[in-house]
Amino acid sequence: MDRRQRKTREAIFRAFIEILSKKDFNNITVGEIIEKADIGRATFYAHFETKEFLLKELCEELFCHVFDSVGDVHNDHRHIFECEAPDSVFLHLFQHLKKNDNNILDLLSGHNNELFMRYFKTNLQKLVASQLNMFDSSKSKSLPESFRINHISAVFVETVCWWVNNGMKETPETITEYFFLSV
Amino acid sequence: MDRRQRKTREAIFRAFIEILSKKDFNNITVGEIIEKADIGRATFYAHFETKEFLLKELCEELFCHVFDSVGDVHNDHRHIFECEAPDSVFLHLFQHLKKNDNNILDLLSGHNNELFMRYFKTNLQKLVASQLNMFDSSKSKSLPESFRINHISAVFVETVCWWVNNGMKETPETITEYFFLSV
DNA sequence: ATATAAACAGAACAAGTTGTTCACTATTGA
DNA sequence: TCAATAGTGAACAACTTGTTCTGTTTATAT
Repeated sequence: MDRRQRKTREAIFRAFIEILSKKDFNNITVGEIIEKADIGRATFYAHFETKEFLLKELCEELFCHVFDSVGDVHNDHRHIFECEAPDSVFLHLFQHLKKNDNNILDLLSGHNNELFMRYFKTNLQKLVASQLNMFDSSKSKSLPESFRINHISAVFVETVCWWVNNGMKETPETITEYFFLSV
Repeated sequence: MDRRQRKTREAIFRAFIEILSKKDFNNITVGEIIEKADIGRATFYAHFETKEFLLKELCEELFCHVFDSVGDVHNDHRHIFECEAPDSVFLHLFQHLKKNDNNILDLLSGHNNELFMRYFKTNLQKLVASQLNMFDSSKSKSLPESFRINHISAVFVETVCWWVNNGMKETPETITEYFFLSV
């Protein structure tokens, strides 16, 4: 990719993230973004069709990153995915979040957390579906599969929400324990 | 309240609900609402400061109604609130939803369900806090109280979501069972 | 029944936003 | 070096918002 394109794209993302951490998505204008990114109006629209597409691409960059890192683990040691395995996929996700690459935490807390958590949950469903056996219990046997997949994904996202909004005081290991106790 | 005011207010709500069931909230314009409600522009703004306030008042009407009905039960037979009690507050809520007063189901499914579910969850937290003893178990003892309140509220809302989005085939009793098995 | 106050109609308005276009300039990379 | 590509900045039409105005209709208290 052309260096100019890359720089412009990054400037837009940087500006967008900064504004998102302070302001509701729906009240953000393209004017604000291009001013903070210091680019021309036409340039913005050459990169992104609308504000909404910008958000979508941001989400994809963020969560592809998170889920790709899970993919690696998945391929490396497939055999350790058993219930309560200390280095489970889910612990891995919590650890990854704590590292706060891409300032993802600024986005997961603050005004727009629901926006990102919804996106997060959608991506999570596939992962949970593939790991469903991890959560088998006598209780869960009588519940429909689609119910359980939705339930587990939702509880994970809510656990992340609670963790982030309470200052992330707990270790990833403790939060993983909370998650498995809840699910 | 003046009959004219009441009729106008109802016309606005009716139009708003109808549009909400077909379209994302953020893409709805005041112009559409007043056209469908068949009222003047100035009249709309005499009733509601903005579109967002209209949404807020709609939510309040809907959920006050739901939670008030719980309040009645709460006052009538406070003693039956024990785990798995067949006529628990939560069964009551599921039953109330199934009745579909105010066409609440049109809103809880469709494009804008997250909007309403979020509002629902917020209102639910107080109720859950007061009913927390219902959910005590050996597992839950080690979890922080604020975590548990958030968790239980979230699971309830997600259960409603799943139920509504899957055509509400299950009886309120079955869904209550799902809920208590999950939480 | 009628006077008075309140609500509504509807048009016009300024201010702000969106997404596009165009002529021009700057940068890239072969 | 030079052609291709990317960015600039201003101007634009179309739309949306929230306000203000004048004139009309409706409710209600006496």
